[in-house]
Amino acid sequence: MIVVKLLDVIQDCCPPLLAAPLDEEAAGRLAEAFKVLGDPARLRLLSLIASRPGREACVCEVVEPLGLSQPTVSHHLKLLHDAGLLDREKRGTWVYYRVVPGRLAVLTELLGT
Amino acid sequence: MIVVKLLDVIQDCCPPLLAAPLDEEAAGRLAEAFKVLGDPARLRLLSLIASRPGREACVCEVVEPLGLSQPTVSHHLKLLHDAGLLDREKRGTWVYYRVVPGRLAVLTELLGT
DNA sequence: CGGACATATCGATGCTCGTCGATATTGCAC
DNA sequence: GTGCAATATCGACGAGCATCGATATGTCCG
Repeated sequence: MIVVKLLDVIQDCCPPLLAAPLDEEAAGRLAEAFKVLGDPARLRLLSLIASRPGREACVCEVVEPLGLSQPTVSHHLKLLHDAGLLDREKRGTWVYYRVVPGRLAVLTELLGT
Repeated sequence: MIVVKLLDVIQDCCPPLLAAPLDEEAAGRLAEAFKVLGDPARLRLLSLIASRPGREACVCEVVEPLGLSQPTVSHHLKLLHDAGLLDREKRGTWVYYRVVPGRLAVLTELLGT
């Protein structure tokens, strides 16, 4: 099953924000992406995982530092994964999430220099 | 009265997202900024204004293209202005909003390359 | 002054979403 | 198989917010 991530769609469909008026569809997709970043818990998750060896961490390693319940952390990780910002790999009982290199650059380019 | 804009604070306080774990305060501020961008109407406002001569527009020029009520548009413009993304200048009865150059770059740099 | 117009503010409403506890699911170890 | 540990899903609750109509504020013009 191939799942197209939000950031992949954005990469192919959206012009630079300040270059031309966005149509409703492009604006909606872009807004979705920024909404993913618009939560403190998710930003901390990203930066927390990025600072680990291999830019990866299993769920149990980030629950306590975040100070949120395990279901809530799992929820945020899912959103980050669905957006295409985190890779997900199962290793036995553990699930490791890894920062996908260069995915944030998709947004960077749309924001301009 | 000097008002410090959200993006100015972020510029001075926040490390690159993927460089080190964000503390709660920095994460909160950054999330606030992305929340401003996390709405289709505000993204369309930004791109709409940016594509006008002088990168500016008065409120009455953007209400109709957006398809939202005047109070709602005014509300979104206020949020963009409070964040530091739009300048506000009153000319008689009209109020012109202008894209502040380089403000989006504050976020760009925090997202990394 | 008084009316017309542009914009902002207010109050209300409905929806989205972050959060949690409870529970289901999966995989390992004994 | 049975029990335990890690993770995901579910249902519910509450806060936040986008939106609107009504109204206030401010400005120009005659």
